[in-house]
Amino acid sequence: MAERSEPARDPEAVSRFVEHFAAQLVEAGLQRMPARVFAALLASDRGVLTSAELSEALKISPAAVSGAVRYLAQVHMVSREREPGSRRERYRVHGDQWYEALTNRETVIKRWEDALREGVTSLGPDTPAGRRLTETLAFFEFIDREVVAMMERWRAHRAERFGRA
Amino acid sequence: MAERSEPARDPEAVSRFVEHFAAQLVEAGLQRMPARVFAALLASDRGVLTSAELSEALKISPAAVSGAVRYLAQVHMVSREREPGSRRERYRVHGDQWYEALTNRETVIKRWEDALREGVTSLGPDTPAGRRLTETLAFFEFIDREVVAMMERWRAHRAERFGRA
DNA sequence: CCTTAACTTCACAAATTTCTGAAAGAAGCG
DNA sequence: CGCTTCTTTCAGAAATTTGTGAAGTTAAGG
Repeated sequence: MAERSEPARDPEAVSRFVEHFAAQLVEAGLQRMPARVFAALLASDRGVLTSAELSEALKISPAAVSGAVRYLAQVHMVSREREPGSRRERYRVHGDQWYEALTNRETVIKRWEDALREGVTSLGPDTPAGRRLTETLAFFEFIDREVVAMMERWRAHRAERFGRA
Repeated sequence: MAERSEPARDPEAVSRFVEHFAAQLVEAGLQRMPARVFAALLASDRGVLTSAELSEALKISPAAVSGAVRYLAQVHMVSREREPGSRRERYRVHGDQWYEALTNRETVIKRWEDALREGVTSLGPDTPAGRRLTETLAFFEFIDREVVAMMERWRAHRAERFGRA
């Protein structure tokens, strides 16, 4: 038998990590299945798993995998790719996963900003409440700008430490 | 009748804003009642409302107010104060609300980091999965540091624009 | 084209969450 | 101290969410 270059994986240790990390994500507001699927991908060797592998590893139905993956793709936390010459779909976490996720969170903040602007207008900019909303809006606008710069710094930091673009 | 210095509030406009903004917060993962209570406080003149006022404005039972406020206080999005010489409790959003909320989110990230460190150890730092987890961990550690600096910049920015410490 | 493997959609059963009314618990005020 | 007012806790009804099996859809491979 050919020698494997990487240590063997302990499925139980993997599962323990997956469930533990997923639980933290759930606590932060992510739904259960998306959280588990995402954690499983994160803990996989290549960062890629097929639907069948996820179904097997997490003991959930293909339908559940489908739903979880649809959600994760929508918020750009995984990408889906078709294995060439096969009906198998593969789901991948990429290196930019968190960048993407944060960028997506930004669009959430945009909607908050819209709601706040509407509030300022309808309550009146010169009312006490209007002023509070204005300040809140200013905070989010500030964050928007800062996060862009921050992510650029992260890319530089990562390139230096992990040596890729 | 003495003249009021502030424009009168249109309860319907307030309610529209409250429900709309709360809906955005819910979509971002907050529970419904905490979201509505928070939005109501944000849209109030003084940033302070009593339990009874919240109950009345949102058409929910005192029990629901109690539960929502307990949660919001726990994550530092409102503070509770006792009106001196009364059994009435007052709930307040302060200017530091978002700072506090973000700081709190940081403690969530700390738990993610713990889970990741555990994963790196149990999967092995030299496995492909271990390396991916290590990079993810590095990202969060980076964010931790950056957010602290960012919030300092916000305080300066706010002081300049809104003129308070 | 037809077959078949793989994913998705849909309706529903189960589990969970949410909110309420009622009872219990604090705390001011007489 | 006990009365009264407000808040919290608790058990349960109602609504929502979640995950499944089964049928439906898509596309590869003969």
